[in-house]
Formats: sequence, structure tokens, C-alpha cells
Amino acid sequence: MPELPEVEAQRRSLLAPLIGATVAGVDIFRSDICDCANAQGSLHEATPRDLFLAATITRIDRIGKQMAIISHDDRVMNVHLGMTGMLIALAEGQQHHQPDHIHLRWTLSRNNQPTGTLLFRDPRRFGGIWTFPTHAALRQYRWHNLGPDALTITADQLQTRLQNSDRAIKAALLDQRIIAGVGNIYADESLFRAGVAPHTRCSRLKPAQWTSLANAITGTLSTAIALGGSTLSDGTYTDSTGKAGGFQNHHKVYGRAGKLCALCKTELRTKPIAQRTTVWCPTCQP
DNA sequence: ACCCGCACCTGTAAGC
DNA sequence: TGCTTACAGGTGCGGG
Repeated sequence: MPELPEVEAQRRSLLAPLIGATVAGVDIFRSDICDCANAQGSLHEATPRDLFLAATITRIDRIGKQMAIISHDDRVMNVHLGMTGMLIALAEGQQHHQPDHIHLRWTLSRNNQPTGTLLFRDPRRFGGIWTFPTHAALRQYRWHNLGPDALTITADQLQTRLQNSDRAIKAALLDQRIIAGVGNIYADESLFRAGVAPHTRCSRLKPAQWTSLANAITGTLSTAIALGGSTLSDGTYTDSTGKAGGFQNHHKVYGRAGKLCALCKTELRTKPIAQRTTVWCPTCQP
């Protein structure tokens, strides 16, 4: 489900309910979706304290598709949504309409008055929560392999990392060590916008194409964020308050295999690249 | 050191 | 109506 724009939409929608709130209670329904590390990086069974009991939330960070909720005492919860993960913020007394697959529940308060709850729901359980006692430990043990954030990627960064690689450009864009935040939807949409065929070997890209690609990635992601991300026809993705995104109405290639290109009316082609369904326009992306 | 292919889960939709 | 199959926004690992 969520790529960078959807994670960013979740992050922004969580600021109002979470910043300044204190965690009054933690209910752990499935501890196996949590990896809890100490300052040296070794793991132990999840405790309420790992999961922010008595923490006051001061910040929510994001790099790529990774989110980090940060406490006043530097404890960190790194949330990764996988394919179907969601954080759901509920006002006091409000119920969620999908009670299944809820793995964690936090009860929140301000000035000792209850203000609502936060749920982590993830049917497929590809997502999870990684906790650390400090922000430094998160960066050292979990975020050290992430490439630069896709929202601010530059042509130089892409070219330096990939110009000697023979992989298909699409496979490289999906690699979070190269660039953090692009997934299957935004890889295809960005390649279309850049006019680059997804199977092009990285080493064959010309300098001008690295520039188009960097501009296409940042432009596509910015537009998608402004529209609240992509909510596909199954309707599973929303922000933390239940609001759907709007960028699905602007997809030019993703989900449009066999249909006509919006620009040139050529039939869009599809084939798997890096084990992911890939769609492109053979005319606009030669 | 790289890159591919598959495994990990559940839900939904399409096909027979 | 069912049963079976394919596919879905993402990673992480083993093996070549």
C-alpha cells in the first residue's frame, strides 16, 4: 500500500492528535509485529515501556517509507506500514469500523484527560514497529542502509549511485538503499513523466535523463502528497483520520495496462520487472 | 559484491 | 454457488 506520499499523508494527519499527547496505556495484541532493541541493538520481548508508556510525543519524522514517532525522553518507535499497515487515530469514544487485525492500541491523554486512541492495523503483517531507547540507535541499527529521501533526490545523487550499474532503472528505483520512498506506483509514474523506459539499463542513461528523472520523481511525489497520496480501488489506504487520497485519479500508467496512453494514445505495455507489474508507454518512453 | 527469485501473510476478484 | 488461482502499495533472505 503505502509509498512515500501515503506515509507522509499519514505522518501529517498524525501531528494534531499525537504531538504533545501522553501515552496513558499500551495494549499489545500481537507482540510478534514488534522488534524492540536496547542501546546495543539486541532484541527483547516487547514491553509497554518500549511502546511508549508514559511518553509524551514531541516529533514525528519520516525518511522514505519509514516513520519515527519520538518521545520527550528520546525513545523512538519506527513504524513501517508494509503493504497493508495503517495507523488510525480515533477521538475519545470513537470506534473503528474494522475491528480485525488490530495489533497494537495506545490510549492518549492531555493534562490527565483522555483524548483518544491510536491503533496499528495490518492485515498482511508485512509491516511492523521497531523500537529503540534513543534516536541515535534507530539511525545506527535500522536506518543506516537507507538512501537519500526521494522527495529531495537530485540528478547528481541518482547518477553517482547508478551510472555504473547494469540493472534496469525501475529495479534500482525500488531499491531503498539507492533512494528511499519510491515503490511500484511512483516508480512507474515517475518513469513515464521522465520519458524513460523502465527496462533501460542504468549505465545507458544520458546526463539529461538523470535530470529529467530526478525532476520527475520529486514532481510526482510532491503532487501526490498535495493530493493525500493514492487510494486504490480496494479503498484500503486512507490517512490516519480515514480520509482517502486523490492521486489515483492522476495515474498515467499504473493500473492502466492495455489502455491508451493519455498523451499519445499508444496502447500501454506491461511486463514484470524486478518481480513487480510494470506498465509503460512504448512511444513516450522509448 | 551484486542481482534475482522466492518467501512472508491475508483479502479480493476473476475464472472455471 | 463454490472451489481454485492470480494478484496486490513491501521487504529480507538465500543462493547463484
